[in-house]
Amino acid sequence: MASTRASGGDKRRMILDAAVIAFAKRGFHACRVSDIADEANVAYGLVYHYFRSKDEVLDTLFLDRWNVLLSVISEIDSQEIPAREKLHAIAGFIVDSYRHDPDLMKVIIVEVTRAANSFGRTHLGKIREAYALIAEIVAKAQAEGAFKREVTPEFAALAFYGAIEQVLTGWIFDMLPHGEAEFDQAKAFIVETICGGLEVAATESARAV
Amino acid sequence: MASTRASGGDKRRMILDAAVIAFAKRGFHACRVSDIADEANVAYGLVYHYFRSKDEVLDTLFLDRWNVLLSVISEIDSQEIPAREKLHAIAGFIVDSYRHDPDLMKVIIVEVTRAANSFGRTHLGKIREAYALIAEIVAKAQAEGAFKREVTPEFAALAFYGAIEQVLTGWIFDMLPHGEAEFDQAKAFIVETICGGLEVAATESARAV
DNA sequence: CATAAGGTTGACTGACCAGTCAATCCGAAA
DNA sequence: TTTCGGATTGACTGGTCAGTCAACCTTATG
Repeated sequence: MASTRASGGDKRRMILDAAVIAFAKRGFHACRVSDIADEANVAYGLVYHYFRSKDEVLDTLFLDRWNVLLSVISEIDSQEIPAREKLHAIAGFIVDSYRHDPDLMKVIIVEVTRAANSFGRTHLGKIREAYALIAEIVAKAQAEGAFKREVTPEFAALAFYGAIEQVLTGWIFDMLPHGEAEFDQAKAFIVETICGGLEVAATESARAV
Repeated sequence: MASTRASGGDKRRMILDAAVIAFAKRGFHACRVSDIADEANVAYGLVYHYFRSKDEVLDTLFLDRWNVLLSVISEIDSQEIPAREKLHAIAGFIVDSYRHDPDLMKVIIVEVTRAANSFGRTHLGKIREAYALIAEIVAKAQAEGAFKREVTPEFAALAFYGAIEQVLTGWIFDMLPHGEAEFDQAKAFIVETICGGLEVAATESARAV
């Protein structure tokens, strides 16, 4: 009954899309609700018809996307492939998410994931779930003997995710060159750094048990 | 002439120390200038006697500490030690900074370094300097043959610094256990992950040139 | 002791903006 | 056509806070 009305759910979507642009442009705090409404070509009050508050708009943007990420990671983990390829697939998904919608990823990273103090606090649990899934991949690889045991899985997950986020942040703030070539290169670099390490394979690596 | 007056420059220091506590507790945006004044046991207006604005207080906290970091990195780089030890020393300095004054590091990371959108934008240049110094260490190690050439120095620097910051963030938001043991362990983990990699030293690593 | 200069005080102002709400619009069903 | 209910509008309110400023205090020096 609602979907037949052309403008029904459409406006909600328009507001979300406009919020992505507005938040990306000015940042969540500096962005006024009227900026969102203007960007969506919609009256101020309509934002409050679809969302309880400005916060809820950001909540929605984050949760919709993060839930996709979580299910993608689970799906990747269930495949019968080496751990390195699993990590490559995860890095690939995140990098492609940025390639496909840089503004949305900018908002999620800058305003939620990296803003655990102000806003992301609410979502710490969700964010943790991602770390936990990645840690599990590492733990399994260690059990199979593919990964070393010197670093705990929880820690490895942090380092892996941290490296990805830092690269995206580099793109977001123009500290790193953009471009199709860089995107695929980044996936390979992240995995190579975390899995293979920076050092040349040295013979004295045998000194470790 | 100013330092003989016991309360002269003291108050400025008291305000900065109070700001660290206030910013750490409530976050920069949620923290009112009156919170800083209360925490410092000082009148509201005095904050504006020593600082032009609320922003300048945070600026000062960040720049004072970041400049120390930059000179420490330069100093470490000038030593004649292997790249892995240089990176260990850098990670060690940052971890020890957190151990010594967790609130200050929380403010710097959460409100500046990881808030490149709202506040850190002003300091992007300074932040970049740190990346550049680390990248140089990696580049030298590659030239000497100690590090592989598969990953660019700029990228390696990003991954290294990103891993450190992610670990501190884990501590800041209680996603990771604290404690003296964890601090030293973290230094080793970071360096081991980035330099040595997660994978066991495999024989087929010879397939790379 | 008088005076000047800078340190210190906190009430006040002006701007800003999230969220409310009463009025209006519009499509569908009777 | 009428009526109903959800969609849409945007002026308005209430509260919050950064920053100002005129008055007051403290110390040093002649």
